[in-house]
Amino acid sequence: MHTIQLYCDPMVDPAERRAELVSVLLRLVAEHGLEGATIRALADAAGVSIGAVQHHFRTKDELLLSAFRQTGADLTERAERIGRRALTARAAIRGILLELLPLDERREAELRVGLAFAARAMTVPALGEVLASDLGELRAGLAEGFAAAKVADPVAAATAAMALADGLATQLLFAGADAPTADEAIAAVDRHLDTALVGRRRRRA
Amino acid sequence: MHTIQLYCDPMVDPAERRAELVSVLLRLVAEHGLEGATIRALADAAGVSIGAVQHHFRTKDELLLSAFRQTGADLTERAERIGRRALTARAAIRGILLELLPLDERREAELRVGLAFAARAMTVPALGEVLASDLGELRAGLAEGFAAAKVADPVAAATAAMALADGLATQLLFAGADAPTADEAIAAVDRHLDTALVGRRRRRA
DNA sequence: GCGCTCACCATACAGACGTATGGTCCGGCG
DNA sequence: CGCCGGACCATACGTCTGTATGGTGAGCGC
Repeated sequence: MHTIQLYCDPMVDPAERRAELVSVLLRLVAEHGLEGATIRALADAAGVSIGAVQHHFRTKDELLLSAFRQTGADLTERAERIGRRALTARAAIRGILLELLPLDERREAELRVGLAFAARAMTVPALGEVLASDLGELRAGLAEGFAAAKVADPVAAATAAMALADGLATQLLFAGADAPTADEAIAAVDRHLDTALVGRRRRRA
Repeated sequence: MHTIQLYCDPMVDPAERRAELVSVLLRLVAEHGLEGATIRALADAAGVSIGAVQHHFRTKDELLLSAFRQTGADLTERAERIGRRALTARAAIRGILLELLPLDERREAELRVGLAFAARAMTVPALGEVLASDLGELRAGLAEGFAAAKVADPVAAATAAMALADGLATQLLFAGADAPTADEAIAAVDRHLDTALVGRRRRRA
């Protein structure tokens, strides 16, 4: 199992190497869960040796933390771009919410990775903090949209909207008996936005 | 580490023993995740030997499957009881939805177990099927309530409602920055029911 | 009393895991 | 030219995992 090594390949700087390893790792997690994301499997899939992985990430915890941060950063960045490019507040919110649904392979993979990390985050405080802050950023992004749409309580609206999308995502991921189709999930999001984005009427407590 | 054994204890029949082991296992999963749920840890926590666990569950997969089925059955049973006892359709739906939120220690533990199993269910088809059918039963129970409330599309309403509760649960579980409090989550559920349970107006496609 | 079975035990085993160690090869600096 | 550090390698180590194996004592039918 000797690996051909391109010594001091000038094309690859350390940060890029780390990013590549993280990206391969995330693919492994998406396919086989965190159980399948061993250092050996990562080395194999990336075509490098165990030592190479160790060289770039001192411990596995550091590796996992980097990978998890990466997913959060990716999602946040995409949400911001969607928010910036959208023509209306509703389109921005809708775009961000649909990003949470497994509507194509990429989004499904990200969802699987997210779920795997969420499970781990329950027992690893460091990951829990990252997840909490990721959720916070997502909520903030959505709240911005709801605020632009002049909704009375933008944060509450964002909380509810992302909760709905998140829950729909798990139902799509584990489709069974009369589980919703992708179109029905999108319709559910649209229906929610219909009621959430009209001038919110005041109700009695 | 010799364990005192009560030979042929007449109080304990095999099924009861299995149930007890499953219950101890679920506590382990809730506390330490599936990574902490090893056969040795289970044997220790239950005060029996490794062999005893093996005697009641041939493999670990069988053990995990039993445990997972147990959680699903528990939730379904509770949902049904809540549905039966509720005075109004709205109360039934609300009660089931609140059962999905981590409002006390028991419900938080069940949620942690559910999340851990969901992550595993992504890579283990047998668990995935159980999860899918559990989600289906939950949806059916809720749909019954929505049907009783004369909602136009009970299944869609159930899908959306459980999605919302599920998403709120994860936000409560990983509370961060401006995450919702338990009260706010309940308020979000109530708000959702307010709009979901009024005579649904027809919208254009 | 004698097997039989059931429930349970202690221990052993092979494999996989994360990590540590020592080496090799390269570009670049003095 | 010598050497130094970075990138990478092969391998070894100890631990932990699920599982297999053989044994032991209690109750019970005969």
